[in-house]
Amino acid sequence: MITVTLPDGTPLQLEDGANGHAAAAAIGPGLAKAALAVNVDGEIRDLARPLPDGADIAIVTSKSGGDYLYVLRHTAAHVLAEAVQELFPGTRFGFGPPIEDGFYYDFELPRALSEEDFPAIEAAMRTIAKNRAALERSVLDIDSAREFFAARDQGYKVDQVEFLAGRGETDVSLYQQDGFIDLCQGPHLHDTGGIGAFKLLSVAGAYWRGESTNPMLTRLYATAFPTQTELDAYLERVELAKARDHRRLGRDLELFHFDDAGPGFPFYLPKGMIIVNEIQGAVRQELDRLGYQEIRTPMILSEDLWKSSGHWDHYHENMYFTQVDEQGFAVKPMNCPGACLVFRSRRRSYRELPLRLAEFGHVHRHELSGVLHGLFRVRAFTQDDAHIFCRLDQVHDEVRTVLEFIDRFYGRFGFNQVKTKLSTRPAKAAGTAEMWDRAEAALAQALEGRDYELNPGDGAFYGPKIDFQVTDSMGRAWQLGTCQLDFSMPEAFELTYTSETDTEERPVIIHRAILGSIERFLGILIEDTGGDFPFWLAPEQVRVVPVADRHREYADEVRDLLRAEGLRADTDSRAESMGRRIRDGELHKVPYLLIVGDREVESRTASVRARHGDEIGDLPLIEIAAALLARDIVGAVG
RNA sequence: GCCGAAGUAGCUCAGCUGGUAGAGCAGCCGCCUUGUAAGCGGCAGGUCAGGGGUUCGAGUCCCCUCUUCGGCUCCA
Repeated sequence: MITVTLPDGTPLQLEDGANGHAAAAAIGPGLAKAALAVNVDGEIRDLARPLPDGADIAIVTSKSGGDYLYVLRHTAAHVLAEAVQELFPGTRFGFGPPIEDGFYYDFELPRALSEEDFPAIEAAMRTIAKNRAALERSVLDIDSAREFFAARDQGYKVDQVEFLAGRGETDVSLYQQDGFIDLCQGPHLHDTGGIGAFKLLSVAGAYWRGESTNPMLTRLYATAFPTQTELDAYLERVELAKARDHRRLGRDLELFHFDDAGPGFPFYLPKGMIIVNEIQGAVRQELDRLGYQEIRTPMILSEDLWKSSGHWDHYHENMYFTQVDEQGFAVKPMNCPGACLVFRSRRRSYRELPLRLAEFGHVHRHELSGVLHGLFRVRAFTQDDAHIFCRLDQVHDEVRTVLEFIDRFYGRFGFNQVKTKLSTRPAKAAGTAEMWDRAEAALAQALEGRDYELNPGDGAFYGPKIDFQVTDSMGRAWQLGTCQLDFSMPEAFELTYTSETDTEERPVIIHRAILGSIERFLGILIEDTGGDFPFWLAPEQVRVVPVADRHREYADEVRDLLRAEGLRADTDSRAESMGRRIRDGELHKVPYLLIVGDREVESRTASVRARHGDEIGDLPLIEIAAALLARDIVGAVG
């Protein structure tokens, strides 16, 4: 007998080898009929698969929300594949899984597809759905499956059968509807009629198994929902997200610029620079509090340096090179070697440790042209970097302090959900196994008492790392900070300090960044806020709008008063209607507009309007600056 | 880098099967003097991404390059 646990916590006893069908039947005949799949410890499986002893299970039906969507989209992917098979005979099939917001299917097609082909494919899918073809599951042993797909010239399926065989599978399942039969684990709907409302979204290239050495397949992205209403709501959400696209807002709000003269190299415009300076100012405040010292190291350094640091071997394809006086130089892709040279610039005593050297380091990395993406993926960016030189026994406290830094700092930008990941030794690693063991153990120890995920093999080439992720207002996760331990570079640069007993000892380095890249952080911030920056970051915090020309002088006086209080204020005295100037203020997302006319001049006040038309009312001039700052502190600024 | 798509005024986009570019917004100049999201009129603005080709003639067709967009891969 095996025991599984149902969602309400009740245990269910079943025969050994019992599957989802049996579990559903044991609960009730109604459920047995409605059952589509079973969620086993978070994984959605076919009902025909035996359940493992001790699992948490939930029977998936059309009422199961996300799990149901998964099954529906998986089936929709098969319908898409069938449609493509009909329209393009000779197509070879890759993978076609459900994903976050929909599903895709990879094909090797006789000709290139474009969006112009979508209507025909969608029409074919609709016909298939209307026919309500049943999806029938069958099982083949590995050898028969290999033969089966080889006979149909489905090389990618053969490849996958081989892969499964290599994993020790003896049988594989297939699903068939109409004339389309696919190697597939399932689960699926009963028939193609249930796939609801669907839409093809885009066509893209994708390497087979994601390996750039493999052939490039054509990937069709699509989505499906039970009803048209839900599909429409999704499409609307996508449109809304587009309006928040930082590339668009960056241009509209005049924050930054990209030019053909420098692909991937951002230009900061005056308003963007204000935000960057505010962000860096906030970081500097914390640096001071935590005993960091700020440095700046050169942009271009000798090739020899990069050879000894290991970057030449491990990072070459991402670096830029140049000649100076017939000597080879490289543009820095990281700041660590520079920081090491600062450490080495004179003898160091144990009394100086931990030596915390911070740098807003502007680094250049040669990224593949196809990956550039606004501020999210650029070829030059500024890291809020720091290198902490310390003794091994100081690592624990230093890492704890970094954790604390991160916890308090992200909140200032409204990111309150922080996920932590520990990444260990990658395949391509510098240094000895013993170094790695010690480094990994030290980080794991510092993380004690904190929730974190393990990310094996994802460390930097010089050491393991802790990464920090936040979730934005649209539910998207972003990697920001990182904290990496390095025994390798101190060795490479032969860094030493003089100990209490007058011996020369080797320090370890903690590399850490809180925001990661200022560029990318700004991009995230733009999309998170939709351009409605918190008051302290807004490039223009207050705009004074005089009702008529005769109020201009007073408006200037109000502006000057606010500036004297340290606020970024302007007046808009253009010969435009007031409605127009208020609208412009809104479009530029100025947090506060102060309207001043006869009444305000008379009473020495201003009528305060917050973004999005929120009326605050009349405030006396002398109170405005304090009032606005106070609102910001309680987070009232939308 | 690879696959696919696109590139027309600062922005958003028209420009049919080749016959020498057009709108709205923004900008500039006037008028209006205004009470919480677009007042009115005028003017100016493009080597149609760049280069080559086909043609009597190319924004439109072909080739190459660049850039951008959507992905793959990679990462801050």
